[in-house]
Amino acid sequence: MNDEKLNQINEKLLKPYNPKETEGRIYKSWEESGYFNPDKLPERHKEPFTIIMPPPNANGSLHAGHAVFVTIEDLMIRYKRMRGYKTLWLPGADHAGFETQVVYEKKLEKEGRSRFKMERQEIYDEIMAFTLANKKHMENQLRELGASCDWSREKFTLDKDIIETVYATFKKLDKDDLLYRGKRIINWCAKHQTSLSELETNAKDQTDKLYYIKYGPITIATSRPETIFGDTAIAVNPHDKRYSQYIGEEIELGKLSEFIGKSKLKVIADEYVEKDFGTGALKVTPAHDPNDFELGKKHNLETVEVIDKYGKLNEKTGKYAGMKAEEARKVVVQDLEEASLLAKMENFSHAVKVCYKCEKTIEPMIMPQWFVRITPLAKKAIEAVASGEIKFVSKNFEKIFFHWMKNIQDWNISRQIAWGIPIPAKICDNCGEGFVDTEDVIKKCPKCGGAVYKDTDTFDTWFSSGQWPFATLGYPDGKDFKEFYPTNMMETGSDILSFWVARMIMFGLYITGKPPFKTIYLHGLVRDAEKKKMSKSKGNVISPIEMTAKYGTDALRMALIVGNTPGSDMALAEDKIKGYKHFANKLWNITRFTLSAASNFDPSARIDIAEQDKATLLELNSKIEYITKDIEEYRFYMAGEKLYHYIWHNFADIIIEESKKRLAGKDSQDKDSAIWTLLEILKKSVIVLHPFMPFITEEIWSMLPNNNGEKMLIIEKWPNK
RNA sequence: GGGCGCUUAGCUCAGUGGUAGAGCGUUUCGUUGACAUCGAAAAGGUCAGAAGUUCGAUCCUUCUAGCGCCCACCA
Repeated sequence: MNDEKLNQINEKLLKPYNPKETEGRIYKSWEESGYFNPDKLPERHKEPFTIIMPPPNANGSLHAGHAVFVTIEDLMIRYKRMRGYKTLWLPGADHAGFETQVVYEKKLEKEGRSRFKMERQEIYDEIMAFTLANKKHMENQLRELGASCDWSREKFTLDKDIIETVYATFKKLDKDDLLYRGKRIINWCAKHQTSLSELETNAKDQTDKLYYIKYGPITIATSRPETIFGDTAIAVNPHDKRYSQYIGEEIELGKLSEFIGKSKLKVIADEYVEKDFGTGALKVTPAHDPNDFELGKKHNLETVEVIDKYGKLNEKTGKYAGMKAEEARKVVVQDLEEASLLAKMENFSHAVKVCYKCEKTIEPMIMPQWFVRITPLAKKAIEAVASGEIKFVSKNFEKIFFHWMKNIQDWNISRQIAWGIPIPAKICDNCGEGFVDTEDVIKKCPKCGGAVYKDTDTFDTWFSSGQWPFATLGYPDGKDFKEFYPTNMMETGSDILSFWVARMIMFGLYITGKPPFKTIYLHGLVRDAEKKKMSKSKGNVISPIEMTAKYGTDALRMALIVGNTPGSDMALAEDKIKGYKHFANKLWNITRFTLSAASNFDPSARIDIAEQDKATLLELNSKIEYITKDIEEYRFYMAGEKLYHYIWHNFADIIIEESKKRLAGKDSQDKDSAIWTLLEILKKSVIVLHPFMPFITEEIWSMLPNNNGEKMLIIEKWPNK
């Protein structure tokens, strides 16, 4: 090392560790080295190790959850890279269909605009510009967090080749009879004007009124009197003696006829009806209730739609037409009461489906939509997990996964929003049939010859992101697909197990015949110090980018690793991050001490190692062995804590303290041995700590006299022991 | 309603069939040379409750209580 460089190092070490000055420079040097790209790694890196990054939504800043996945995945990638694997961490960005559209609609609202007054293309273009700007922003934030991913392979969910893959899958599903366009009852959000999958609705407990209404001789109980105009039957339990005389008959409705617009209703019997609830009799409104819809199908009932897509009563309801459902309910009840048709009213609590975004009540509606028959795909996914082909790091997620997969229902994949991948299909104007048309060749309805128009719906975002692992790698012919698929690890939040992970498994197996990944690591939610959910409205959000600026990325990363066990939620307090900033500084001072002790020391000289030092190194090696085992077995929280403890309380508190006497002593052989040992421990500590705290370790590495010819730490070999 | 978990030091959490661990916090002491973003020391737990298996249970089994999450079509 020349004098100039030594002087630089000394000057740098005299000040406390400065992450701000260091991190950008180090990240740039990594990018320039090319080592993020598996193809540019040195010769020894042969066996692939692949993680496909869960693409963050390109609609805002990164939050603490993103920081967790970056930290854990980067840790695994850096560890495997040092172990000599040909590591690929493929980054991406998600257009996030409905999610982004909702974010953008809020922005429009603030500006006093509305998407319903805009042309389709206009809103699409605006959201595209918004998303691309955010995407760039998001990529820079990933860099700030130290993500050692291969930017040259980055993918966006709206890239042309991704869309082609998605279309090919759509076509294959159609060909295999796993796709249908069905007029089924779907979850409709009147605010967002789109249908939603089962997963995109939440159940909300609430107390409502249960109304008892006289349908001629039978009194029924209902929570939705405003839909009586759509009633096409009354249902009772077949074993209910109270009503057995009416089963199969049409009963006279008396005064109620004026409301319903018909004088009689058929009474059907079905086991679904609970004898003990309400009066044991219910009105059947197949067009506006999922259960009634099923009953209607089973008993061949007519469906009468009385609520439109804005949630208002339609022309079939006479004087109530144009009223919102909730408003109409009050008026109808009042009118029923005046007509002495309301037997009684009582409170009852039940679960209501609401939109997971706006929490408005879901309006069940009958609409033609594209559905995937998912059960056959689910079956294969269950087998892959049951056989151990795909493993969960936390076994309990396996149980949750099975439970969900065994109860899975057909999947509505069409959304009535502009932002997303357009569904490549034609719809007949005349008969309403839909036809998959990825090549855009259908000009007339193949069924009735009627005119067709292009489907205006877009795909559920999870339909496309469910194909992410093989789509990003260039299925079916891409070089990367052949080399890196199946990938090794899927690491993501446990909250999207069913949204995303399950779908990737199903599609991966269906399209490629192989599971998309071998191991699944799910992390929990990051909560605040009181274990409360972070939310902007509560003001308890910890922004990773702010933390990085304040305490350094390495400190943030350590705080996110230690105490974070796979699958359970973690608490994150700012003080914890601060604590690891202190740790970074401690390591910095250890370096200062060691290097100043070694300033006139030639590490390549032959040295007789003292027995005491041999024992110390043996202990270090054994520690590293345990830490390596922890990492291999995904106990990162444990490995991080052990490293912290070793470096601070063994290396600094004991080894360095005890070395002081020897360094001041006159036995030069013993002194050399002590210095050599300090350097050796520092070197190994920095290597093993690198996946956790990449920036400071790379920086220290560059200053070590024993750094193996100044190669970068990022590709340094992991110690064997 | 069904499923999956959790309950260990003030807080956040590890952990093991053989008389309990970490980090943070608290208290006391310590500052002339790596570091006050520091060092030394200390206090603090009948491991939710009950029963069972065992020579022995915080750990295995059952029950009870509280909490959390996921799923779900009693209107």
